[in-house]
Amino acid sequence: MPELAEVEYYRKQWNPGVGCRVERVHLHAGKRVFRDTDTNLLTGTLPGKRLLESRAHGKTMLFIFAEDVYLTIHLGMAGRLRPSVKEHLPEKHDHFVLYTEKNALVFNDYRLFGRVMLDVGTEPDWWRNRAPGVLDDTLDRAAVKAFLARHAKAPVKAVLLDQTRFPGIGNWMADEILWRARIHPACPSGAISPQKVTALFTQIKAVARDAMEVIIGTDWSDPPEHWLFNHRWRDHGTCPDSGKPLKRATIGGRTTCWSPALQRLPRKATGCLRKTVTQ
DNA sequence: CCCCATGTTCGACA
DNA sequence: GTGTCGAACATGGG
Repeated sequence: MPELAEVEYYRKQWNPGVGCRVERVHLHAGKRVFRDTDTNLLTGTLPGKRLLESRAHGKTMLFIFAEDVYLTIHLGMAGRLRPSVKEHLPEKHDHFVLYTEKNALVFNDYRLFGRVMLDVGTEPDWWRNRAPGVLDDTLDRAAVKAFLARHAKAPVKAVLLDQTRFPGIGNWMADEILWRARIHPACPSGAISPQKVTALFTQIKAVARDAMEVIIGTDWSDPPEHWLFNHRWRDHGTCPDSGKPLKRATIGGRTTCWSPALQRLPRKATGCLRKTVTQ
């Protein structure tokens, strides 16, 4: 599930542990989520450390502990964080659990595409070198325009998924953005008109902001019915704006949904559509 | 059995 | 260097 706003939601799930000291660590050593990590470092370092705060950047979270201990968690495709009671009994896919003096902080990931990493002494490189977030003012129209120009031949859908420039944007957000901006997902980035670049920029910000409000505003709620989100996986889905049929195809390596009635390919840019999965 | 999945990475290739 | 594509990772649901 996790894209920008969902990651933020999950990050906050561990807030009950902020200020608490870790007493012990439960983990499933050898699981893929630890592929870049020495699990002995986790079990050896974290006990006794107090969780001070957490941050998120794009789809990656940083949990900051006392004495310069930094825990990085990426949720991959199916990862989740949740708080639990101090007596929490780990379930099958609870691959990483921090037991604090007050509660348990659980990382669950049945598909194991997630990642848990630890840095001691210095902040992790990914955090120190992070690009502007999609909601940062420094990611302005000019930055978006320049990035599109640099990837002029690539379909705009693929470019939006580039985490180095648009951290946190995932498959559904990219489709939502392009649908709102009325841009065909297969359109080469360099073939987008200046007006559409402006629309794209505006909708990147708007979708990110709206997602933050809707998804983490209260607890968790799916976006409202007038978003593309709710229609994209329904068979014979209907565009909530035009009432016309939605289309699905693989673009940029991912299943993509769009409204052909509203999102058209510039006539210059034909031949940019590959395999049509569903009408 | 088949296909699919809100992610990332890597190798092969044009 | 740019870009595309398919496969791989591991698991579960339809």
